[in-house]
Amino acid sequence: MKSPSQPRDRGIPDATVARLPLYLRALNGMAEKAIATVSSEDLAVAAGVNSAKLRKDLSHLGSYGTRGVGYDVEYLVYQISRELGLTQDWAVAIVGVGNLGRALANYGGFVSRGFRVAALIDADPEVVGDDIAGLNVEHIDELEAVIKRRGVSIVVLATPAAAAQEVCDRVVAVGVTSILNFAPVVLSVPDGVDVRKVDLSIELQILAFHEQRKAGGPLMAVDSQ
Amino acid sequence: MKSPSQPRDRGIPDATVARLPLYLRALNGMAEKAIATVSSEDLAVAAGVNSAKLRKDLSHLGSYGTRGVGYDVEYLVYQISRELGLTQDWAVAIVGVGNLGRALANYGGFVSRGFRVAALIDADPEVVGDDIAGLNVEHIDELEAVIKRRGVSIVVLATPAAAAQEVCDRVVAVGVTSILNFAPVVLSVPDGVDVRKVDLSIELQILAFHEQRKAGGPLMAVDSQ
DNA sequence: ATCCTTTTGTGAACCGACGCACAAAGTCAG
DNA sequence: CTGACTTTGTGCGTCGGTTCACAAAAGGAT
Repeated sequence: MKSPSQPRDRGIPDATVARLPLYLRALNGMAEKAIATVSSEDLAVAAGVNSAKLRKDLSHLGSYGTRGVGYDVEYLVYQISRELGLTQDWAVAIVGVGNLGRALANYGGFVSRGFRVAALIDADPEVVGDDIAGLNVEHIDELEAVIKRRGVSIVVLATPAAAAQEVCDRVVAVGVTSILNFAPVVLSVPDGVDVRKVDLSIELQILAFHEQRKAGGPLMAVDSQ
Repeated sequence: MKSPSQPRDRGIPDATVARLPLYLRALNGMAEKAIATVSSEDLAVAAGVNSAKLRKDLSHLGSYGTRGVGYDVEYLVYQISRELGLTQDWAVAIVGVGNLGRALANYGGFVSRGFRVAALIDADPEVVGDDIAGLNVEHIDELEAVIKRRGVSIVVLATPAAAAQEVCDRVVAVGVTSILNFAPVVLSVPDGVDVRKVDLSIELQILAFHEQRKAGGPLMAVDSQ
């Protein structure tokens, strides 16, 4: 007995949330190809996951499939988008306009999904004032003012490691609770603030570990048949 | 009864491997500050993890601590580095020299930890021949030749989504088994090939989900006290 | 040499996630 | 309307990871 008007649960597992964007991308690809309906099996293949897992994930949002048929692509795109909060417009500020910050500012994948780069901020007087991706780079002194004025709710940190914690403290102080951190440091934040970390060198190190294993690990006596 | 010469296990949990680079970074920071010895508690704080987890992680590598004292910083740096395969030099090729590829090529964090950008490759005749970060950009036609000649074992994909699978197939065909993929596609590879994915827009979407929850989810009747 | 303090390494309980396998629910043909 | 077929949604066993809590080990002081 579930109320159809409130089908989804307050608590969607983190593992599920992390996969929803994957499903969404696969679904968008199908919508472009004018595919109207898709089975969990086909969608699972496109997203690179197990089909039972996919069905369980989707069941957390509600009961949006039709047995014997599958899922309506457009409808599912809408439901997932809404669940992820992509039906609204998110203003993002990028702090740190070095190589990476510049790349992020120009990255098309942001705009395409409800995200809008609303501000570029840097400390270097050399870059401040420059136009990048159609935006004027503003000075770090304006950080708090810009965040408030533009209604920024998500901050991307692309600063050097040494500056990240300080910038983080400042944006948290003006009420930002969602941070995407590219700086190679562990940020400490108060409860209620979400930090997600992307660390290029860590990913490479994990690859190196496995690569080394394949090649015959450290001190490994390879079963050299 | 464990042989002291072969303390480490063949199977280190994936979750542990993913954290080793974190410990390594924290330890390097301590080494720079001339800290000789560190307890699991202090190191855990620096790495942002639970201390019991840290101890269990390290115990998978061997028994490198001293009860009542802690861990020798330099020794632990060496052991983790060796386990991760960072004592050897890894040649990395970056395919796709757009904004992101350029940023990666200039990113200092690679070189610092045993990784060396050995080749830049692109398909656009406009970029081929350019010098970026001291390297000459080579044409995609040379992909296989360059990989073999330079001994590249890890490939970073920073191409547009549409090109990623094809490039992936080609590098796998010449024997590459470690790929770091920045393109927003699910790559399909044969068994034995490791693919790690970094997806900027997915990270933002996950943040948006939580941000929306905090603000009062979709259709949410906020307990507006 | 013995006791006291500190800190490691790990046994064991707990928790969430995964995937199998199946009943329930819907479609479609005749 | 009925029956065969398809595909969803989920109960349940399993597994890997996290955390607590403690015994074992090391060092230093007396």
